[in-house]
Amino acid sequence: MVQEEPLEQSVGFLLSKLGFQTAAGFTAILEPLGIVPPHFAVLRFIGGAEGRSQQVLADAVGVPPSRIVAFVDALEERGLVERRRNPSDRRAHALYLTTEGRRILDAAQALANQYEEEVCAGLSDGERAVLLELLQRVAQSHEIPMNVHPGMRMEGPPLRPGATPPPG
Amino acid sequence: MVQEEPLEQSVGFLLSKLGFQTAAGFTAILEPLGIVPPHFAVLRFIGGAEGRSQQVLADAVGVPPSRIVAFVDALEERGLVERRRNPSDRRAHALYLTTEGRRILDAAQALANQYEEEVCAGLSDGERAVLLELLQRVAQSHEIPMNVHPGMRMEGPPLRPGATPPPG
DNA sequence: TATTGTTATACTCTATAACTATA
DNA sequence: TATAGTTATAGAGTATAACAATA
Repeated sequence: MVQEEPLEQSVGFLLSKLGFQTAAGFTAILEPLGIVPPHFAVLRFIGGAEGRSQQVLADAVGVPPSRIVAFVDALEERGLVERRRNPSDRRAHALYLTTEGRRILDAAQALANQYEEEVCAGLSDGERAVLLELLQRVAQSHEIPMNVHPGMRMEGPPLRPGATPPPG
Repeated sequence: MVQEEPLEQSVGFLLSKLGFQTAAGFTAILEPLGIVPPHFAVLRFIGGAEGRSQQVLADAVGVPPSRIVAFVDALEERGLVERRRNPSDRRAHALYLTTEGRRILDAAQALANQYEEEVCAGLSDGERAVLLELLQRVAQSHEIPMNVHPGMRMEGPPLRPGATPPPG
């Protein structure tokens, strides 16, 4: 007879459930800015170093180039991002933020910081630090690429058996 | 100037990311049984108390009745679940597990327990208990219905401002 | 008239692969 | 011949609402 724990006693279930809710909440909090989380990821990428190509962006966030097109299209139509021709390789588009794009990126980052406080509202500062460290440990123990959200790369490695912890 | 933390320093980002990966990993681990997580939820519900209707199931897991039909169809075709007519209300279907359905439910529960170990493999027993408690606290601080996964009820309350903690 | 279950429909999201223009 | 970007297409998953049988 297999033991049936209540679901709320399971780290895996809680991670999955809270992950969905956190993602949904973050989507909601960004809504007044007229962007969704993948747009935020794209803005962050461009803001981190302007002039890079869509290919590099696609590799960085782990989505197919065909999806990048739609994201950049939307941001360009809203005047947040510019595609400029790269003189040394005219196949590639160099990506830049507009002034408005920088403003929206900053606003989105402020909302993200605010949302982080809301998510952690039930915890003391010490508990919050402990939770952060434990979550980092869980992530690290499964050799997951940093700074990439699997919602942007569903083909990525799931949290699965066979994920050998990095040596050392 | 808004401060830009690395994403891995954010509880919200880590919850969202680990939640996606955990859900994907659990889907993968169930695959040999030929079921997906919502099927597991349905089997658990029926196994918990047989004879209840699809309506009650729909309310319990928080999905529209039209989706329940497809889930129960699939499980019935595989011979894991039976629909029986309820003599006292012939509109309703009373749901039962077959012997094979019970067997698959037990096997799935065993895999779920095993997966829980894998997710927590990088933690000591003490750390694991602390993580569980902190995740429960985060969930509780946002008055989230227990035992329901938002992946089954996307219309449900996201982790958002306005989610007043329960009084007391 | 209301409710259980079912079906039909329409919408969103996505990956794949074909295509173009440059290299 | 290969690569950056784009477009076309087809598939999966979903909610909504119309529907049939029963109450």
